[in-house]
Amino acid sequence: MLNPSDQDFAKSLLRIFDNVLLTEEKALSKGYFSDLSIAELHTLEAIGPYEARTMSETAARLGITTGTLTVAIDRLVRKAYVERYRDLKDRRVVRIRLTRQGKLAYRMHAKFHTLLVKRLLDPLGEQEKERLIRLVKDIDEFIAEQYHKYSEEEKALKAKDSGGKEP
Amino acid sequence: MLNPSDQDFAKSLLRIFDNVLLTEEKALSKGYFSDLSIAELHTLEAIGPYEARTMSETAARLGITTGTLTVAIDRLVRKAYVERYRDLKDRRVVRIRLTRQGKLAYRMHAKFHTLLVKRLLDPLGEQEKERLIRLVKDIDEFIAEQYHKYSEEEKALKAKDSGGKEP
DNA sequence: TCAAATAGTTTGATTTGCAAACATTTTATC
DNA sequence: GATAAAATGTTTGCAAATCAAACTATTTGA
Repeated sequence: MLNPSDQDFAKSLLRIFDNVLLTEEKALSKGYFSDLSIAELHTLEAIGPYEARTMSETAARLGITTGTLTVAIDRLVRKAYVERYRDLKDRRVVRIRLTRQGKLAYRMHAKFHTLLVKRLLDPLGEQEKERLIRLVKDIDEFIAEQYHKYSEEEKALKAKDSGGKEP
Repeated sequence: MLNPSDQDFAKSLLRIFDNVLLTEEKALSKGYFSDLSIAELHTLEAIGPYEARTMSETAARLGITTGTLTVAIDRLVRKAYVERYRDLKDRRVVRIRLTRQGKLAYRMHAKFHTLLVKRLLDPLGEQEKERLIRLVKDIDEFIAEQYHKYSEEEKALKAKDSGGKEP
C-alpha cells in the first residue's frame, strides 16, 4: 500500500496522462484546425515537415498497420493536409508529404508542446531544472522498461496459452 | 525555441504519455483479463469496488455521455465484469456494480499503478521524493489550468464562430 | 521467366464515441 | 389527482480508429 502523500502523487501522475491528451484535443483540434483529431495530428507529426515518407515507414512510426494508415491518409488527403503520390523509382511505394496547410498544423502542434515545456521549466532554477529533467528521464526509462517487460510476457503467453481468465 | 537539453525533456515527457498508455494496455489487457481494453478498465475504475453507482454518475466521472456508457456496460455485463439492476426506490435509475471478477480486475489495475509509483519513489531519498511529488503536482496543475483555458476558449468560439481554417 | 517477396489498398469486423430521438419514471403545478 | 416538465437511461444512426485477412500491383531473385 501507498501512504496518503504517495497516493496523491499517483493520482496526479494519472491525471496528467488523462489531461495532457484532453488538453491537446481541446487546444489544437477545437481552435484553428478544428477538423483535425488528435490521431490525425499525430499522423501529421509522424510524417514530419520535411521529405516525403512512405506508408510503411509512417505506419511503423505510429505503431499502426498500413491498412489503418491508408484510411487515415485518405481522409487527410481529402481535407488537404497531406499529398500522396507513387514513387517513380519503385512504383509499389506510396509517398506522403504534408501540404502547406499540413505544415502549418504541424507547426502549431509543435508550438503547443514547446509552450508546455517552456512553461514548466522557465520558473525553475538551474539546479531544479536539472533535477526535473533527470526525474522525467527516469520515469521515461522506467515506463519503457515496463513496456518491454510486458511485451515479452505477452509474447511468451501467446506462445502457449489459449485463454483462461481466473488468475 | 528550446535548447537541446530541454528538447530531450520534451521528448521524454511526450514518450511517457504514449508509453504509459501502451504499457497499461500491454500489462493489463494482454496478460490475465485479456478480454478487457483500457477503456473498459477505466470504466471498472470509475465504478469502483464498493457501492453500486448510477449510470449518469459514472458517465460524468469518465467524461462520456450516458449513451456511450450504456453500450460499454452492455459489453461488460456480457463479459461478466459488471452487474446492472434498476434502483428500487427510483425506478428511472440504473445501478451498476462490479462482480467478483470485476473487482479482481479492478485490484489488478490498482496494483499496477501502485507498483509504478512505488518503483518510482522507492529509490529516492526523502527530500528528493518530496521534490518529485511537488513537481508532478505542479505539472498536474499546469495541465489542468491549460485544459480549463482551452475549454473556455472553445466555449467562446462556439458561441460565435462558424468555421474558418486559415489562421 | 516466373515464383516469392514487398508495398499498399480494400473489406469486414469491433470498439469507442457523440448527438438526437425515444421510453419510462418521478416531480411539480394547477 | 391529472398532467406537464424534468430527470434517467436506452436506442439509433453516424463517424473515427483500429486490426486481420484477402487482394492488387510491382519488384526481385533463382
